[in-house]
Amino acid sequence: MASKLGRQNKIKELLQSLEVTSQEQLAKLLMDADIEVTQATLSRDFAELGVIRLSGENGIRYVLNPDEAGSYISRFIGFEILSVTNNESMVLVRTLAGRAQGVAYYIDHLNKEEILGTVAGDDTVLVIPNTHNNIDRIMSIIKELMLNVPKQKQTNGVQIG
Amino acid sequence: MASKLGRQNKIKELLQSLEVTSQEQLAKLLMDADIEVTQATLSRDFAELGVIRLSGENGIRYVLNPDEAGSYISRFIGFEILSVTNNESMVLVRTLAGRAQGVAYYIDHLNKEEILGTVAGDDTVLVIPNTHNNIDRIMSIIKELMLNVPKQKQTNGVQIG
DNA sequence: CAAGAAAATGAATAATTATACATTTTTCTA
DNA sequence: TAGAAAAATGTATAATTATTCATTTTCTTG
Repeated sequence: MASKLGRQNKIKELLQSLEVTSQEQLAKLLMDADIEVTQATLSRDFAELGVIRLSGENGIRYVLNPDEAGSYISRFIGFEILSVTNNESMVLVRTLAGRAQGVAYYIDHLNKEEILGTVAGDDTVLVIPNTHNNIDRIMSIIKELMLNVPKQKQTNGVQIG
Repeated sequence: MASKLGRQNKIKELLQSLEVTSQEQLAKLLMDADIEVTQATLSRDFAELGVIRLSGENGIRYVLNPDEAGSYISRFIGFEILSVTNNESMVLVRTLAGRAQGVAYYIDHLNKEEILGTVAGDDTVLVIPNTHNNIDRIMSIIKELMLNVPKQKQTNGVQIG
């Protein structure tokens, strides 16, 4: 994997799976994946990818911007959803630990009129229907999402998600 | 205005109203507001405020992170509430990202008998009525909150928002 | 395929930011 | 209020990142 596109995809993977605190560090991480690149190129990649630099209590960290992160992860939304149930007034989606916020965000942005909104905890998303009559329809929507899993993602051995 | 707090508030204002592309530039902008500060202090302020550095096509830019942007205007509950909807069993309030908890707290402490309680996620608050018959009344209560916006914000001449 | 254009990249370096250390200011406590 | 402790800040500088310029690679087009 030596192309620019391949490299940038790998960068996205690494940013999501590890704490990246400098471009030099990332260059070394890429080296482990047999991708040689200089800091200068990473600086350019970051600009192209819209990578965000956060500086906070724990020093500096580079992360994907939310849009990128969203689109990147969206292919795996089916992986993140474990089950769907409902009662008379709402639909309850169970997710992987810590992924409820992400799943809720994804569901919100489907912009389905049947869905008034969502509330997410750590591993549970409440989906509120605009009317109780649409609960079954929302169940179908979510179940369809669950089919949305990756065919085969080339990750060069690094597990993501 | 010379205190650290005052300076940081001014920094938030400036980040929201202007394109800030370097700490040195911001130092000069602050100078115009009679706030003298060195780049080193701004670097520390950015870490404390959680300021984000974006690098993209148009070069570099510093912006407030969404949470900070929210808490800055948190005194104005009306600003934080984006919309209100309902179905047959509850009322759903959509807020600025990250502000749902704050809005829910506010609504809870209205101590309205029509409101049994609230559940908040990141940008959504569920308001549970004591009885379905009161949903319309709760809608009115929330809509009234939305009018609760600031009369006049003293900004030392710099327009924000 | 060859010539030229465009894109990508590295090396070197300019520009910018983060931080160690010293000093000053503020806050706390007796 | 004196003295100690903590917080804030500036200076100087180390660390990091962005960019210029030169070179290489890739893509067109005849």
